[in-house]
Amino acid sequence: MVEHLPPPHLPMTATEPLKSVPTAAVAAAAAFADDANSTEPWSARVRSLTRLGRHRDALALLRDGDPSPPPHALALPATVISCAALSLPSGVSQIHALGSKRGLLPSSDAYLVSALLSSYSRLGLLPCAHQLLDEMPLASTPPATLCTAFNSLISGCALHALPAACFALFRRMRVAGVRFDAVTLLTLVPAAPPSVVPQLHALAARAGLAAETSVANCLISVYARRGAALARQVFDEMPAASRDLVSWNAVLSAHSQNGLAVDALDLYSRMRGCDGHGVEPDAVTLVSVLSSCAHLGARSVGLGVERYMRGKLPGFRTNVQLCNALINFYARCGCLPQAQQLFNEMPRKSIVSWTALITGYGMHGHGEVAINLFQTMVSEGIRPDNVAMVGLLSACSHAGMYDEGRKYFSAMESAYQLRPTLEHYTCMVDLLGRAGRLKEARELISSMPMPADGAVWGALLGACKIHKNVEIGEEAFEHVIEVEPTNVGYYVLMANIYTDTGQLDCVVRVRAMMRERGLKKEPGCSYVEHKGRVHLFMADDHSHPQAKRIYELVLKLEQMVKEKTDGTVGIQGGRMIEGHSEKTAVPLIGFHSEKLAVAFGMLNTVGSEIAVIKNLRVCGNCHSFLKTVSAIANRVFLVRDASRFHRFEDGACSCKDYW
DNA sequence: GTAGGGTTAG
Repeated sequence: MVEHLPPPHLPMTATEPLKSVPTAAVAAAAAFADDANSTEPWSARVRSLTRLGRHRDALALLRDGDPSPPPHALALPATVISCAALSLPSGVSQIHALGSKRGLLPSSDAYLVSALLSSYSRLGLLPCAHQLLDEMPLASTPPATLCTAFNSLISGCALHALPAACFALFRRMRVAGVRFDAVTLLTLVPAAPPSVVPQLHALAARAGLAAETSVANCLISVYARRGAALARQVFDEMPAASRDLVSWNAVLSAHSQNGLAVDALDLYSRMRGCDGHGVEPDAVTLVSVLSSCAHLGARSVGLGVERYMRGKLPGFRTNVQLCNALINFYARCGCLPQAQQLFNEMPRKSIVSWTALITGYGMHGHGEVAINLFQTMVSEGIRPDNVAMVGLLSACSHAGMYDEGRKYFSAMESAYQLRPTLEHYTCMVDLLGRAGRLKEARELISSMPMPADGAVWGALLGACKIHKNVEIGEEAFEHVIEVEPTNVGYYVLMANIYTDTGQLDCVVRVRAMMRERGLKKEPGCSYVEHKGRVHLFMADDHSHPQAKRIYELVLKLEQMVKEKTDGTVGIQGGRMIEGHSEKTAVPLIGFHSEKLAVAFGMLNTVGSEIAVIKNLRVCGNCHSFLKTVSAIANRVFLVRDASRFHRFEDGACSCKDYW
């Protein structure tokens, strides 16, 4: 009678009983459900147990309790849900039969119909669900019941990733003249192919449903899969007062997920201000915010989030995702000890926790620590995934651990059944290339089962820059500009290779290519946080209020560095801007932004470490400069560039000049 | 009392 589909691997309510139930309500329900002497109807107690995810208790109460017979119809929907949660299809069909016998089906009890439809769907028994829906008399069933029934089944089809079935049901609904509601859209919109979403949006608007908070929230999150613009538009068009916590979380994640970290932090500060209308951030908000802070290196905002967590969310250590986001933030903002401490304090960790920490140590050049962590993780029975392997391989690469990198790369398939992706190949090309094994890196690219992308060729090109290899560099360059013709960084790299090898005619040629293609060098910028404010510096930037003093200090330091290194570290800048006479004030050019940022830090702080975030890679001159200045001035500079952290102290850098 | 909206790691 019952046709079984393979059971779906869905999170049943049994494993996530409290997902959508507010804590206070749970406590009240728990007390109520456990009170055997309660005067409340037993059917209400069944419902409470189901809601709490105590499905066995719910069924036991039904079976062993002393319900004044016959079983009350009010308990049946909850019972069906508990049967489904316990994967008991026979229980579901028994109640189905009971409901039919009592005349509650096919359409008089909307709640039972809905519970049966969704339970059948969850259990993969879609034919049973369809049959029940087909039996409902269109003419004599209340419209609201029909709507709910369709919604239940559409949601079931969505759970099984059957978008065609969802839309077939929706069409049927419309043909039959059954009105749809917000819930219909909430199940349909996430299941829709991207091109259909705007049509559903228009339909929602015509039906007057687009203004509902839940529908708008849903549209925001679905639009967010394809960039932040449309998501932002929906959010902006909502009346400010109807934006709830979910609206803010959805629009925040739309921006943080699409790399618009600055906009995400902007939204967060609006949310905390009057625009928030009293909406308080929750763990979900903070995960997005911390992710954006990590991305930007926005230390003070992130530390503000940390304070908020410690003050208002005392149980945050048991929230694995939130802790992972905080670990990632600490690690990417140069606070490794804090990352390690939080990791130690977490009662339960996920592979993400391990990966965030492994990647963090890798970025700081602590390859050995990263490898030890990885080994501990494996010994604790956690199987590495692709992301963990990227973290490990890049840690090997930053630390120059050639043998280890090779070993783990080959272990991917043999020990962990992971097929290397483009990112793993990029790490390996980087590792081999930096180690000077350019031919081996080139051969690895030839052996790849998929075509190399810009990142892979770019890694080879970057290695050729380090080792001044024109021949392989030119080959990598040809490939890389074929795949990514507008990525300026690669042209700059090639031009720098020619500069380093004295082929100035070729430099001119590459510059001409850039001009013809309308490509401009991405401006380098660095920033330092001081007293809660961000101080941003571009190369040759004179806009900072302290610019005069900053430039004077840089120039003085350049002289000192030149003397201390016997002229091996030359002065980078110090030329006058053309057209300026000596008499006008300090319009010096030729200084990279990190020098300005560090000088600002030295002028405004005493003794403490100066943390600088930079968008591009640190150049060789600045690297030597910062090493020497750290010794001269007895200060520590922590610089995060596009690929890793450099910690300059006592005249040396943590990257051991390997970057 | 039924169907349903937001989250992390390279």
